Amino acid sequence: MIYNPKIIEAKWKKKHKKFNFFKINKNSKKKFYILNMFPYPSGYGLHIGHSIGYIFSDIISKYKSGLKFNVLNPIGFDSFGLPAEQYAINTGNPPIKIINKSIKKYKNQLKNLGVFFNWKKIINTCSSKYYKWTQWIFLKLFNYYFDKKTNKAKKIKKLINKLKKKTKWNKLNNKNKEKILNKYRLAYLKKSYINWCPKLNSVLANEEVVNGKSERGGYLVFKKKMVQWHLRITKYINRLLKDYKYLNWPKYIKNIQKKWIGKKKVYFFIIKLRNKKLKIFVKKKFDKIFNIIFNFPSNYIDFLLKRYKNKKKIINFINKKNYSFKTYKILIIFKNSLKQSINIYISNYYKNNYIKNIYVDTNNNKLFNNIKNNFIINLKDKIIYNFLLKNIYIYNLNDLVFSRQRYWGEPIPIYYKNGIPKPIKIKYLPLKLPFIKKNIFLNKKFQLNKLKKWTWDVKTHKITYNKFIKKKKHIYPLDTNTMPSFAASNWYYLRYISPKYDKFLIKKKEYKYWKNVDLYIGGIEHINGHLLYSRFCNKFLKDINIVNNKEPYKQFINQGTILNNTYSIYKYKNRFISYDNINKYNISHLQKFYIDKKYIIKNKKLDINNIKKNNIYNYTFILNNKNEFLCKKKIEKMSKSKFNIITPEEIIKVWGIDCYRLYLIFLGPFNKKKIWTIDKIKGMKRFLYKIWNFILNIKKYKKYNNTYNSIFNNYINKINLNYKKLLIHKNISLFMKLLNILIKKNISSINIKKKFLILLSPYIPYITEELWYKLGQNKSIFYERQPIIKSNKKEYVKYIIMINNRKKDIIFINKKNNNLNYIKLKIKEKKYFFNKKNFFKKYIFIKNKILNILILQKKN
RNA sequence: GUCUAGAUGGUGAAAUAGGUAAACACGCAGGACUUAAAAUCCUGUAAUUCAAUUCAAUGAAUUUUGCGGGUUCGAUUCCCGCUCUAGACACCA
Repeated sequence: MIYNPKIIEAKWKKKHKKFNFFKINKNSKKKFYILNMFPYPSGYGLHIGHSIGYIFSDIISKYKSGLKFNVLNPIGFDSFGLPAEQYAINTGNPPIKIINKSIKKYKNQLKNLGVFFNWKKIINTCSSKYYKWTQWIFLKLFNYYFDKKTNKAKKIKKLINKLKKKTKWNKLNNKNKEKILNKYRLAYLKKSYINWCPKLNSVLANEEVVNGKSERGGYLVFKKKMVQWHLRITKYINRLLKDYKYLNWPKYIKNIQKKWIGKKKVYFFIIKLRNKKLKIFVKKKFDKIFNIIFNFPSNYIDFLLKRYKNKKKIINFINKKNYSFKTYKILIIFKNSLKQSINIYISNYYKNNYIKNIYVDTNNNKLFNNIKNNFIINLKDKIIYNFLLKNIYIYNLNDLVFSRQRYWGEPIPIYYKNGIPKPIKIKYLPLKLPFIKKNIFLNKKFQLNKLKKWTWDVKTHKITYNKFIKKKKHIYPLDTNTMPSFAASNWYYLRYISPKYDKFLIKKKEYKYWKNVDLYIGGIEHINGHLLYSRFCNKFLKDINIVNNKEPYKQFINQGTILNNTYSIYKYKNRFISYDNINKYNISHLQKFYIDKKYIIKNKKLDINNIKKNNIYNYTFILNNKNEFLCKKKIEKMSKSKFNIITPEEIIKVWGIDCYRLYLIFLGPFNKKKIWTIDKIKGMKRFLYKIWNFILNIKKYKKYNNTYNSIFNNYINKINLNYKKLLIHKNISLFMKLLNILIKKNISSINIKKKFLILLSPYIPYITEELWYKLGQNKSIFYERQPIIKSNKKEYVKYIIMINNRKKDIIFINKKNNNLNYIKLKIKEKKYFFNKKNFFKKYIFIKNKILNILILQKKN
């Protein structure tokens, strides 16, 4: 019988459909909630980089299940967001259609990885059954404020009672009342900047802006102020910082987040400029200032050259980095000329890098020019001495902007009664996102403010037509914004526990069992976004008694990104320039385009004919002097837009699922970045064949012998230790070593074979199931217990003998004689020792490890 | 620019309370089997130098974990300073 992965994998995929891996054993109280960050179902499907995380969590959960834990390993889809909307603009299809199609594709791909997900617990954030509770949380945030004394969220009604006692609350009109409450609400309205493109007449995401111009059309983009919903995360900063002690996260991950929160003690002083007072923040108590700089996007000013203490050094520094000292200037634009606080500052140091962070108020172009001309201060001439410094705490983290001017997101369940925001009553949630017909999207950005039916009837509690507003008094306009993508991911880990429960966002009974996530797996790019926001959300939910745990994710491991080669070409005006000639052109005018690898002939050479044939770019290509056109080759993160994606299917098709799983894990440590290569997969295939042949070729029946047992136990110990440390890639080497030993010693004990298969089963489910079945077993291998060795007594101690720090020998000493004198006796007659009899010796003896003999030549 | 991580043979990598550097694989070279190829199996494989060679068995020294320093009997591991690479940077998810 020859190992044929295609047949075996197809067979067991079918059988596993009926296999309830996640069946809960009520006798066991041990639970293990393992979670992967859920995917965004993009139309392109998942690539290798995603699948490695699912395979990792699958191996861990199969192992934990083998230790008789009840395991929860769910999957869902984070389906609101920009890409679906962009796809809709390109094709004219409504986003929901695309998303459903993509989810289907994803499900198929996920089911083709040998991964056991709890499919009964699937969630989808764009379904109204899910976002009902996202809206519910938003309304709670709206109706709560942060009480400084208790350090907790409390109902806004309590605040009103307090205000009634202290102030003349009742005499205020509703608008003024709301103005005050807005300062306290955890979800509140405030003006902040957005990217505004007048030509497209729409708001753009950062991603849609390239070098200050819109990605589609290349029109100028400006920063414009708009009233937006914000979440008051800053009130929770002290708690977020304090609770790191409960988190079993890698230190550097915590540090990234801590730095992002960026709590700092700073000093500030006030200077006068042309009758305007400016408050300027500095990090340290300096007594001189040479230059002041904004550290974007935070709201304080930093010293650029804090490490240099005198002016000469600054000048040297500037010369070194090719900055001209002449243009060493600051430009200040006022956020609001009445309030006179600084908002913007540009220096030439930032050059092109920071253009995207400069805010320009387009409503006020004249003001902009005025300021530009009048407020350029050359600090070369103005050194400010001796001013008063006061200190305060500032944070890098700002409150979260919660409004998005897009269609494809959760509608914000708020209507405006005479301009005052009012929540829709909870029992009338969800406020459903209206379905939009096909043709409306084509080539247009669609937003809720273009709807004809988007007002709220307070009597019927239903959405109704805008035209009724003037006629009837009980109809009010709804908020036309939607929520950002993090709104859904903030709390999704709770929904998995009871995804079908209608009455509340969690079923308390089930929550009490599963609680928070034991092991969370995801990309490092989410640390400052999702991971921070969902910690904040969890703390709020704890304040309002929905959850009991301080933190949502006990342990976190970040998944290393998979990188692959990218090829790009550069355009200058209407010509493409070969990469080796690029220095001749002004970098800021060059436009970069990624190229598919199939258009690369050799190394970096571009196949221009092929490109022209396929009508990809209709511009002239300027060749180099060898008559070639070279691209830029770089190693970058896998992404569809960079044409460097590898999909699991193309590998599985050739090698099979087991082989693919084994190889991905074997590539290296899970949390380190990896550059993609396929070269080494052959070794995995060989290993699978070896296993197959070892298990099935029952040649001679050797009696099961104790020494093999101890070797085996030793390996089992190591394997379990690696699981504990989450270094599961190392186990594959151990499996290989173990198999090599078993084959060499010609072992054919059925018990050993069985144990070996159980050890392998989390990694390679299909081949082990098949062999398990072939060994005459009826039940699935995943019902078996993973072997654990309780104690492993060793009789001998290994010593490394070194002379002058060089290894000379390895000796084994019985535990009874574990001392220096005995070892000395033992090595006395050895050549390396005997030779140097007459020299002075110094012994460095480390018990159970090493004997280092330093031999020094005697001076006459 | 700010922040974070990383750098070990031809390649992926292994080795952490500081103690055998290169396990396990890939590749390559040589051999076995085969008409041939594939597959499989066996042997060798960090570098340099020296010794030894009829057969057999090899033996010894030095260097080496991106670069330059430091601490230590001993550093891939700890400290300081560089270089390079990748990632994040608030409306991508």
